[in-house]
Amino acid sequence: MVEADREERQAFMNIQDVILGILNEKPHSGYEIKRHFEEYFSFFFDASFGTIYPTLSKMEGLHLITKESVRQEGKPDKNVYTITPAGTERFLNYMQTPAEKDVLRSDFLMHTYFGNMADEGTMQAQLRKGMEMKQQLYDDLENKLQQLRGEGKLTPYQILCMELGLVQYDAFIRKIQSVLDSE
Amino acid sequence: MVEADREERQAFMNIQDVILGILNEKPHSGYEIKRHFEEYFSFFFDASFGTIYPTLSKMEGLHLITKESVRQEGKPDKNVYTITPAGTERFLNYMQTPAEKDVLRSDFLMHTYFGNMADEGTMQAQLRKGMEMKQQLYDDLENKLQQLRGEGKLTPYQILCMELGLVQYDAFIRKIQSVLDSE
DNA sequence: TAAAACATGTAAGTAGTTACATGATTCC
DNA sequence: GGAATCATGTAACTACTTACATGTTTTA
Repeated sequence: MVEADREERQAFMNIQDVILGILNEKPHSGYEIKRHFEEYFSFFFDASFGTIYPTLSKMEGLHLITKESVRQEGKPDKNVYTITPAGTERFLNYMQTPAEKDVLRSDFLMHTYFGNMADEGTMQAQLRKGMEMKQQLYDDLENKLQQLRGEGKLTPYQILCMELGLVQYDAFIRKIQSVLDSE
Repeated sequence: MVEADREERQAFMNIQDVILGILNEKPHSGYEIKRHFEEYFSFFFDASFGTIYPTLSKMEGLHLITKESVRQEGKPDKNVYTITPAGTERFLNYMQTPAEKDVLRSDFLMHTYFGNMADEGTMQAQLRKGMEMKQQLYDDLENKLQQLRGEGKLTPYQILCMELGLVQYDAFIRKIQSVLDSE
């Protein structure tokens, strides 16, 4: 066990472990990490620059990653971070830990739950809107999956991840649709 | 528009609106509100006593609810809160607002996403564990639905809410099962 | 007599966002 | 010239949890 592990308490699905996973594939800048979040797993994780940049500084101090300034043509300089052996060790340890319980916060389900206290027209509109939003998420995720898969950029595990998102969206949409149809 | 509305900025799925929804049905104490959270919508919302009690004090100050101390036999006194007309007005306004985007945080999907960086045995175990956990959630939610439905305690909207949870769990479980079977 | 359930509340700390601040370069 | 993209970072704030503090009553 290396030094870094003793200096840190573990929190729920620490953003540090997520960053280590991305850097374990190849070096990235903070900006690129944010784009990776948006591109690949916005449907089950996200973080802002206000979290990412301070976290990267902290992780450098813990010797989990190293920073290198890279000059670019036609773009500002960027700080590219590379994972250290201690970082890889911690990441592989994370992969062995049991996954924490998923956390869902749904304003749509909250509105639905109290549906009997609103008028029927309002609730019909809410249900239709909720379904359309999920349909949009489904379409976006499916397009992304097709595109990235075509480019050979995805591992079987990444494909499974996206497909799990798709089947859940699909089940949700069908259920709402069946309720709307029966009225 | 009443005074209270101007004193407060709206945040994502404010716990205040959730409490107003519960109190709009009938008066509750803070302790009972927490139990309601656990009993009826733990799968898409939760809050601790450390959030509930200060929020109730704040809402009393905003005249959205009123407090009454109630003596009980064989139990400590409790503070029972009742919604005011201003509170009902705000709640009905909430019901009309468009639902915010759902937020999911999944440590299971994060582990899965990086699956190619761990060994196959670890990942098999992670997938099996994730499926079992979802199966447990499915069973618990189904039992709760059957029980409460039998007691005639649920509105059609509350039933829909729980069924939406069930169909999503089911889709997830089937997908993982199909992957585990094909190996 | 100890644990569990009932009941309320506060203090300290964690995790995270939004807004601000700065600045280069490209595209329209 | 203004918006969009690239790029980094900080400060103020919000929301929330955990742990602590206190106490009663019931059940095993």
